[in-house]
Amino acid sequence: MKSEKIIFSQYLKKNGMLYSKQREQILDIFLKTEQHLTINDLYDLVKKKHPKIGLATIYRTMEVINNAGLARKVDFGDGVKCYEHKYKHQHHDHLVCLKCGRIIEVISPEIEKLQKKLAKKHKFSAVRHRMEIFGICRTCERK
Amino acid sequence: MKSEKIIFSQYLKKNGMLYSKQREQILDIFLKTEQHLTINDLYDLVKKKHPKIGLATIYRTMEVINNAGLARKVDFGDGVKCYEHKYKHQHHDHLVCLKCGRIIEVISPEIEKLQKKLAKKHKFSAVRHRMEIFGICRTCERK
DNA sequence: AATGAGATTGAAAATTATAGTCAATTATCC
DNA sequence: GGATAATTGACTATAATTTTCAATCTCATT
Repeated sequence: MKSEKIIFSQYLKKNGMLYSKQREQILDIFLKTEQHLTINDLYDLVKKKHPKIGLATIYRTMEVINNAGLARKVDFGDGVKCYEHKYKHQHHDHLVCLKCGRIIEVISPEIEKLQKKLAKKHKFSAVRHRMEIFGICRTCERK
Repeated sequence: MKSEKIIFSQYLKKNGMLYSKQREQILDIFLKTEQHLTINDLYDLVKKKHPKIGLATIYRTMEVINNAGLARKVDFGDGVKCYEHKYKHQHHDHLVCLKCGRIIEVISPEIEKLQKKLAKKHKFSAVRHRMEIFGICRTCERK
C-alpha cells in the first residue's frame, strides 16, 4: 500500500500542482495527529513548528489533502467543521456525545448492507454516505 | 392532533414571548411550502407578500419555530443550511443527488432498529440521529 | 547549477452567513 | 385605553472562509 506522501505527491503532479515545503509540513502534522481537527486546531499545531505559515495556507492545503483522498471533512451539525483521516482508515460512522463532545467511531456492516439496499430500491446510485447518532456517552451518563 | 399554529402560540406563551404579526406571517409561509428552505429562500418568499419584514426577523423567527418543534435545521455537508418540516412529519433520512441537488426522503425501519442496537452495544444513549446517502438520482443517471 | 514559466505563499482585504445593538413600534395583561 | 416588556427593522459587529496580489518558490529544461 502506497504511503500517504506518495499519494499526495502523485495527486499534486497529476493536477499540475507543486510539492511545496508548506504543503509537506502541513501534511506531516495532519498525519501524525490522529484526531478530528478543525482548521484552527491545525493552525495552532502547525504554527508551533512553522510560525511563518499563514492561516490561508492551512485552508488551501487541507482542501488539497481532502481532494487527494487523504482527509475527509466532517461536520457534526453544530457548524464546527473538522478533518479526519481517510486513507488507510476504514469507512466508519460516528456516535457524538452531546454533553462532552466525544466522538466514537463505529462500524456496522449490517447497516451498510441495508443502506445499499435502500439506495437500490430508489434506483439511486450511491457514492458515499454519512451517519451520526447523537446522544449521551457512557461516561457522561454515569455522572 | 393540534394544529401547528396552536403549538406555536402555546410555545410562545410558555416562554414569555409574543405572538407577533411577523411571526405568524413567516410561520404561514413556511408551513405552506413543503420544501427544504434556506433562510434566503424564505426571505425571498416572505418579502413578496410582506416587503417590510427584515432578514434578521427571518433568522430569529426560524430559530423560534425550530425550538417550538415545528422545523428541523438540516445541512447536507456542503455548508448550506435548510429548514424542513418536522411536526406531523415522520422521522426520515435523505438521499441527496450530487448532480441536481434533489433530496429524496426515505424511511427504513430496519436501519433504525440496527442503529438502536449499535448505540446499545456502545452503552450510548441515543437522542437522535441523521443519515444521508449521497449519489446520483435516477433522473440524472439516465442523462 | 542556472533559468524561466507558472504555481504558491503570506498578509491584507473581501465576502458570506449569522448574531447583536438600539430606538421605535407592537402585543398583551390589567 | 395605558403601562410594560417583547419585538422589529436597520444597522453594525463578528466569525469563518475565500480572494487578491506582489514577492517568492518549485521544477522541468537547459
